[in-house]
Amino acid sequence: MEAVPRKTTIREVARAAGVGIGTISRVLNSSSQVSWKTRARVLDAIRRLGFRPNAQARRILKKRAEMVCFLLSNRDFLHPFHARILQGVESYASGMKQHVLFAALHYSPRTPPEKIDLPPVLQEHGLIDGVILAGTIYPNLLRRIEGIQMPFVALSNNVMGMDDVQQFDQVGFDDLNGTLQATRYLISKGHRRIVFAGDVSYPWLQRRFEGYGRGMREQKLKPVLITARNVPSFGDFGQESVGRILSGRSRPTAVVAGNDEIAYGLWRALCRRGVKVPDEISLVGFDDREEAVLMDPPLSTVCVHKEEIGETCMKMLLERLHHPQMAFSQRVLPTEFLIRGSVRQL
Amino acid sequence: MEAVPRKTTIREVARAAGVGIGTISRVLNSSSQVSWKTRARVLDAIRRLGFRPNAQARRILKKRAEMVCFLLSNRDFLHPFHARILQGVESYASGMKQHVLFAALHYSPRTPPEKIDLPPVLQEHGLIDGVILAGTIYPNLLRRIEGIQMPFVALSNNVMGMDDVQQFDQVGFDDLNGTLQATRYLISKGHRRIVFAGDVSYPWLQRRFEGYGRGMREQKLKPVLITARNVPSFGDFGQESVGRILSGRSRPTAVVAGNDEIAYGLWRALCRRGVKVPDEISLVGFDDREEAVLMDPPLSTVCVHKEEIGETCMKMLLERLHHPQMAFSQRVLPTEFLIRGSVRQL
DNA sequence: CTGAAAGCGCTTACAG
DNA sequence: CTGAAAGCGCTTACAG
Repeated sequence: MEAVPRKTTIREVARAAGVGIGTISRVLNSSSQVSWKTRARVLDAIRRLGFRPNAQARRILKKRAEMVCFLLSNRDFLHPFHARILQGVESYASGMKQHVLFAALHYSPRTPPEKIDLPPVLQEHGLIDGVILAGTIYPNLLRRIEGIQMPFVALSNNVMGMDDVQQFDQVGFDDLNGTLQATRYLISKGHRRIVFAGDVSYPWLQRRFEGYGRGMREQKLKPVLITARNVPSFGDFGQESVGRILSGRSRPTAVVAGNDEIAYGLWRALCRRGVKVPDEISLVGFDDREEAVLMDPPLSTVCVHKEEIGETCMKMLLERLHHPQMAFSQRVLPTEFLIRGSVRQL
Repeated sequence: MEAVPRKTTIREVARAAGVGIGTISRVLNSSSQVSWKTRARVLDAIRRLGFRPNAQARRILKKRAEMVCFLLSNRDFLHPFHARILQGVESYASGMKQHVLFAALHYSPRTPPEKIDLPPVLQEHGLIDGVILAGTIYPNLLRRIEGIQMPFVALSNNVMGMDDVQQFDQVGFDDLNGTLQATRYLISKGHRRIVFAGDVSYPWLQRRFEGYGRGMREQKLKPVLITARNVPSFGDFGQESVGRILSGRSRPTAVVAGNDEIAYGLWRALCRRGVKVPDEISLVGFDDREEAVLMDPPLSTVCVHKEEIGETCMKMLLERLHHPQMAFSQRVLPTEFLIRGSVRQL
């Protein structure tokens, strides 16, 4: 660990070891065979000089950056959901000797594709091999990324406005089956009057509503949607909709919330009104945010394996890079309903 | 947005525009003056061919990667705390045309420095210009990073086992003043019997305890520490210590928790025993995690400006890169006590 | 097995 | 203002 001038170059190592620069490169890449003796001399010189090869130079020849970009779009914060996906991406990437660059982007769905001001890393080329699109994805961003010929994988659950065939690689999780499981569970616990709370203008909440609806219809029960638009946050949505939930002729015994935030909003508003969870009303959420276990009682919710999603994105992107002509693939990862304390047996 | 073979090179653009490659480079870097006419021809050729310069090649000449690494050490998850710091780093970086690479590392404090297996990005050189150390930082990691001559800035709040002079750049926040403010607030609300709950074998909890102690002594009050070691999680710590808090001869009227997690643990355990917050006991936390506002009543806590910490880290690292000989600096960002509903006026 | 040379895609003095 | 050349730090055929 001696002090080492960082600019040590392969040429200096070659001189110190008394060999040609090609030989240094060969032992570095352990590609072709180098004699035992020479290799030892070279290794020794490398250690003595504290030589670390310049990655840029290698990459320019390899035509591979060995780096991908995790692009988070239209998010004010790196929320735990995406943070853990990023972590899954990094985890798989590092195993494959790939690097992960984190970048953020804010854009409007109405900007023409070619006008979207991508982060510099996507404007140059050679820096990254591909990109993982996270956050909210509108068609214009997709067009833009295709326009620069950049291989990509999209996190499909937040793709907006593309109901038809989707000609790109994507990884998602099973919204519909998540609420289906949750609804079946509620029914198995004796619940009949169950409502769904969520703003279904979001495609993912729409899918969750459909899963709930399917569960209800299986048992000849009537789905009821509590929705609203233009509410500032999901938490407020929960607080605002509680009135309508409680005011019906026959009050529901359970609520399927479109996500955990809505569930929290509901839960707090219920507390305020002195309505006890789960004694008087049962509640389930979706996402399994960290807070879910902090609630009292802990929230029963649908679990999404975030790390696995990240890993799958990275894996799929790598496959795409190695087989550019391969057919596009869509993977939907399973979701899992977690039974905790917020549902009561009737 | 025509389909463009990504391998378009500066030489092809030069040919298309009928100029030398040096001229292309000049308009790209808008460095020296190029005639109006030539510049237009070149720009046109660039657009027609969809040319995007190869970043690696430029960097190799500039001797600057324009990229830094955010290295998260010894963390199983990218928690919201570090996620928001990362976001602050990225935000400042992108404004300065720098890129941010995310990497994770797991190491033991007992591994000799030279044996620490750094992520590849730190083993090669040229890929990044510097590193921001986040997560838990032991002296051996510091030695290792110094050993490879890599400029760095450390998030100082999680630095372990270095009480003396610290010869490196660091950014932190004011643990001590945070609990000092919180304690003064409690006292101003009429509280006298206030205890501190936290495992002070962590340096940061020790500092928070000191801030609390100072606040108590200012008013000739006696600091009381509720501590324990080897508890699996901070949440469990809260649950376990509630018994000792309630069992004393004179029950305290308020608790300063070492962090929000401990506060949640306490709060839930108090709920279980039917002790109401804040009616029967007041509670304050530290960190201002997202959940703090979800509690009922919302938790009064010490706020740490995470984005600002990230921005400051990035800024300081950039200064270091531009002035390698500059004296090391330590910056401590202020913390702020947030008054919410978990404290009662006595 | 190994050296010398050509070349990756750029930037930057050096001449005009 | 601009072209031709040298060079950044590597890798990889090409010869021996």
